Amino acid sequence: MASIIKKNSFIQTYNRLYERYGPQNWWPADSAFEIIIGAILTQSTSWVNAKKALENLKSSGYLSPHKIRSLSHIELANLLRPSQYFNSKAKKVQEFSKHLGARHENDIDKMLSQDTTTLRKELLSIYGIGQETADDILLYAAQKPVFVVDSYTRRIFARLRLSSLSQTYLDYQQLFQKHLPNDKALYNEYHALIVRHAKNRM
DNA sequence: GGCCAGGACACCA
DNA sequence: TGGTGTCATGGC
Repeated sequence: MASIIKKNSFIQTYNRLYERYGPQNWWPADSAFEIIIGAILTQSTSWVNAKKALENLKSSGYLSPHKIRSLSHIELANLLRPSQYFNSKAKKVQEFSKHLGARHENDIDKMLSQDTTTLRKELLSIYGIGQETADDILLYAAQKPVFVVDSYTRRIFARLRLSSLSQTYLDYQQLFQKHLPNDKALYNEYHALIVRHAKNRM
């Protein structure tokens, strides 16, 4: 009985957010590679600033794995400067590009077509990709039904008393996936709506 | 002038 | 395993 109530609460919360904000159309990008680089650049950074760094890469013609590998650390860091922590992010973007070349011959589709468990494990082994960024990539670039948990999700659902802030990332993810249909379109919209709602409250 | 954004990692106890 | 420091731009 309690489980049914909880299940309804997760769906009702989604419906309320959707009614208020409408579709969010995530992830804004022209390619899977752009989604992945964007996911790294927006770590702990507003999308507005991450987008500026992404535009620097695009407008200068460097938004591809082999072009990124051709840049020195300083050159890449300068392009990524608006995204905050630009030295760290230059290393992360460089490491992902190297991995894609060494492991998958720059074939992003080949990489993303692996099964969810294998791909998640591989992503987590790359420097700069943690659980949230890995799940962003799984959901938005690889189109896998994986729920993305971020700090907003933890705060909002703890406040609704549907979870506890002390739960781990995977606890949260399992909680959502247990109480929601296994639907990638739903997961896509839900995470985007949570971010939209969090920004609206500030 | 201070705070905080669509986190991850290194280091320590 | 959990807590804390570090990274270091730009808008409000």
